Amino acid sequence: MGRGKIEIKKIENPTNRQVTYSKRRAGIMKKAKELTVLCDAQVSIIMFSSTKKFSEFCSPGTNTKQIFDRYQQACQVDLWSAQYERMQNHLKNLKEINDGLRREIRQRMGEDLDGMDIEELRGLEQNLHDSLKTVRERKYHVLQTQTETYKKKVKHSSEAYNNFVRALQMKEDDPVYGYVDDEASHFEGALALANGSSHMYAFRLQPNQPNLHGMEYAPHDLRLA
Amino acid sequence: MGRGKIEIKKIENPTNRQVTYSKRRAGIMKKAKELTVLCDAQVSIIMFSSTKKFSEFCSPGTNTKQIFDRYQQACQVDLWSAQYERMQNHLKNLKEINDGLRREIRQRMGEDLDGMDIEELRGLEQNLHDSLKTVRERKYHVLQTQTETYKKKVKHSSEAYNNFVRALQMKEDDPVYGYVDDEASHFEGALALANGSSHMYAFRLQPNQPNLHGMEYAPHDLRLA
DNA sequence: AGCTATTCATAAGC
DNA sequence: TGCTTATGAATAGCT
Repeated sequence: MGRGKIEIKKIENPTNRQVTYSKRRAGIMKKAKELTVLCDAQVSIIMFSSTKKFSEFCSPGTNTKQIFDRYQQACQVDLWSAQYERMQNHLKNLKEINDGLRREIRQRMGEDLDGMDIEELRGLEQNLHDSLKTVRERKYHVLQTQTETYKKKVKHSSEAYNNFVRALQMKEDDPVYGYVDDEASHFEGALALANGSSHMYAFRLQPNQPNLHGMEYAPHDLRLA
Repeated sequence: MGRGKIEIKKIENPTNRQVTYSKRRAGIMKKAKELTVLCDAQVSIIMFSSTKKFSEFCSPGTNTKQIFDRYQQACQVDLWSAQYERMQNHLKNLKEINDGLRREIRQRMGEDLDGMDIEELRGLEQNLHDSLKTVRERKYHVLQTQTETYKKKVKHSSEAYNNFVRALQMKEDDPVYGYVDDEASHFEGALALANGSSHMYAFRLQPNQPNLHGMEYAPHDLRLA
């Protein structure tokens, strides 16, 4: 149809190609519209030209997404609802694991013990006992290490201070406050740590944890826009 | 085109409609194919007839899903990738929370203590100490309750036994083994529980928890089938 | 974008 | 559904 038959192969001249694209695109869209009306069908057409320009047609009374959903529901092995399903299961699993972990922590904190029988309580008690022992040992170890470190620091500092005082006495000069202050702060820090801060640490260690709540999702319906 | 011009409106005769649908569908598909080749375009067509029969066309070198993805990426407000994004974040959050919870449990078991400073260790120690106390109290409470329950049972049982023996003596009949055996098993059970089983219970309470591992997902790419 | 000469799609009928 | 054919539509090549 046209002033001559053409071979169906890529039109190399970009201008011609673009013109032909526009004309034929219009033709297809018209045909689609007619099919929709004549045959009461539902049609969705999506096109991209070689210049990446996009056009679509969709039968009135529906939308592209709806047709696409019907398409995968009806015809094929689901393209992404399988994936969706998997994600849902994954979420469910993670939530369950989460609940389990929380419950274990609560029990380890002496809460939520009502459902436990004697055997379980006995096990938990033993476990806590052992853990407490380990933590205590670790604490002493850290404490000792730090104490030694600070002892060394104190020793170094006082030596430095003595040297400084000696130098002062030898040179009978102006005092150099900055230097003295620096050393003094060393003493303070060392002392505080060696004695242990009186601040009672409330144990609820949850580093780098995002918000635990407010994560409820609406029913994950992807079927509709 | 045809033996006469037709009006573009729904064909009421279902047979004719179906015939026209088939013919015109073939025409559109052919046109789409030609457009694809001539103009180097990408086309996706999805159709449903009035009888819900489905057909599709898709340019070679791509697939319907890919085109649909490009479609929503290019033209419109994303139809479902927002939802997908949210699920991904939700998953990520849950995973992070789980990791945090697991870490806390490990620390409460005396593992993974390397990163903790003295303050934290002191807090954990205190907390474990308190928890241990609570669990111990609970254990004693449960133990006492059960002991009393079984004491009562034993009492009842021995009374029943005595009654039975008395009855036997009074009637000098055949022994009724079944009944005696029943009572005997009551004694046994009560005794075992009152003394406490020697079985050391390894505490790792994880009731109704699905598999914690092997849940790694491939990069959740929905963009491609 | 408009204009035709042509080719093509297809309505009607079998 | 497939084939045939008369006829109207689509469009290639030009302007």
